[in-house]
Amino acid sequence: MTTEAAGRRVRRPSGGAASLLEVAVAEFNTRGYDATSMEDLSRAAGITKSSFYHHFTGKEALLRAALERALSGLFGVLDEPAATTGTPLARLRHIVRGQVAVLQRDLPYVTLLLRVRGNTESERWALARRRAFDAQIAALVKEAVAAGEIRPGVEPALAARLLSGLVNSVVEWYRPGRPGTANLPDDVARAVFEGILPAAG
Amino acid sequence: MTTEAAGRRVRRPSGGAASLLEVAVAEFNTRGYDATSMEDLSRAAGITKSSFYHHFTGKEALLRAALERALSGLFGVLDEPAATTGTPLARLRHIVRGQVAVLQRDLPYVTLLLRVRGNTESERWALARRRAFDAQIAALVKEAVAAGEIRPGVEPALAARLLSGLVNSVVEWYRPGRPGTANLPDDVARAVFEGILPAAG
DNA sequence: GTCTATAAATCGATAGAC
DNA sequence: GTCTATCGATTTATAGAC
Repeated sequence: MTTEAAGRRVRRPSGGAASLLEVAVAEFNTRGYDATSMEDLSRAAGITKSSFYHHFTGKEALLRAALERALSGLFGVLDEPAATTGTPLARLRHIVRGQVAVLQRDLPYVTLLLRVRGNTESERWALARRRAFDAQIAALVKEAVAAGEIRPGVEPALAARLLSGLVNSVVEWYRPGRPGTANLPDDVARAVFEGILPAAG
Repeated sequence: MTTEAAGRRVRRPSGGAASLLEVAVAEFNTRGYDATSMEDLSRAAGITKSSFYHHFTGKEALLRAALERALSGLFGVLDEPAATTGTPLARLRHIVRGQVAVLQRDLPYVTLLLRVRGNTESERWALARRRAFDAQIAALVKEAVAAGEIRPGVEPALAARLLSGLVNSVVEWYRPGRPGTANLPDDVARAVFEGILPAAG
């Protein structure tokens, strides 16, 4: 064994940078990024502040790594074949389902991304990437409306904003294994295209 | 005049507690509550930190006042006559419109409310009040589904969460006077009951 | 790769003069 | 009701031993 009984203190291996990032993102989401100190992160990871600095150059480096992971997941959806071929409406339906799926899979990372305010360079970079993502979807909504695939009277810009808002709001309550969320991507898609509370009859 | 030319320094009247609260909430929403220091608030208000403390006992007192205002606006909607009489579906439609209207009227305050994480007693109180608000709406959704007013197959708990998410997401992009938002309460209500992107035909 | 110890800056908040 | 000045705690980050 590596730790001697006569040793002055127990060494607590951290599990590597990936494991530390996971811990940090969870803390950020619980308390908020700005309210979480490096001391908080160290305590949660079971090592000291100094040890944490050995793996990441600082607090913002952690944030940056988390935001990159979230954005790479989201943009991955736009690159899938079903998101680039077919009618605008079919592509939109696929993207909505895919976005919800990514949000479920990378929940902590996407949650953090959606709460970024723009205080640092990394945050502003993430906000710009988010805007680019939303703009691609807004363009597709516009196409679908222009092609007559959407019921007349729907304003594309407003619809795109409400669409983003509805999909992203899932991070506020979804937790893995939660009852009634087995087919969440399809359920959200149905809400988008048929209504959250469609009238009977 | 009250300020002499020979005076050592210019006095800068703050405009009262209400005016200071407005300034503070705007700063909180721009930078995030935790990332905003009393120094930031003082600079934005044009007075010193000490002067700010003369009007509010501290940073959290400002937050508390703002959260109370937001919650009083939201709960006001549930007390309106049209929210307590009629069919569940009609009451829901009124509440959705009213909630969006409050969100437009008290935008900075509601924005701050929706970003609270639960780090302090005031924040936990606000979260509990939000849960109570959401629970009332969820109960009404359940009533409407049970009464057969909603198309069969809609899960009440999920629908209530998506409803809250869609409505609340408006604070992420709405700004007073923004083009295309003249009838936002009705537009959001239509999205809820008919779909954000209803298929043509 | 972990630790102790501490630097340097900033934080929320207070004392007390005018 | 404003100000200057400052306290004590906390924060991010670094130095250097093991």
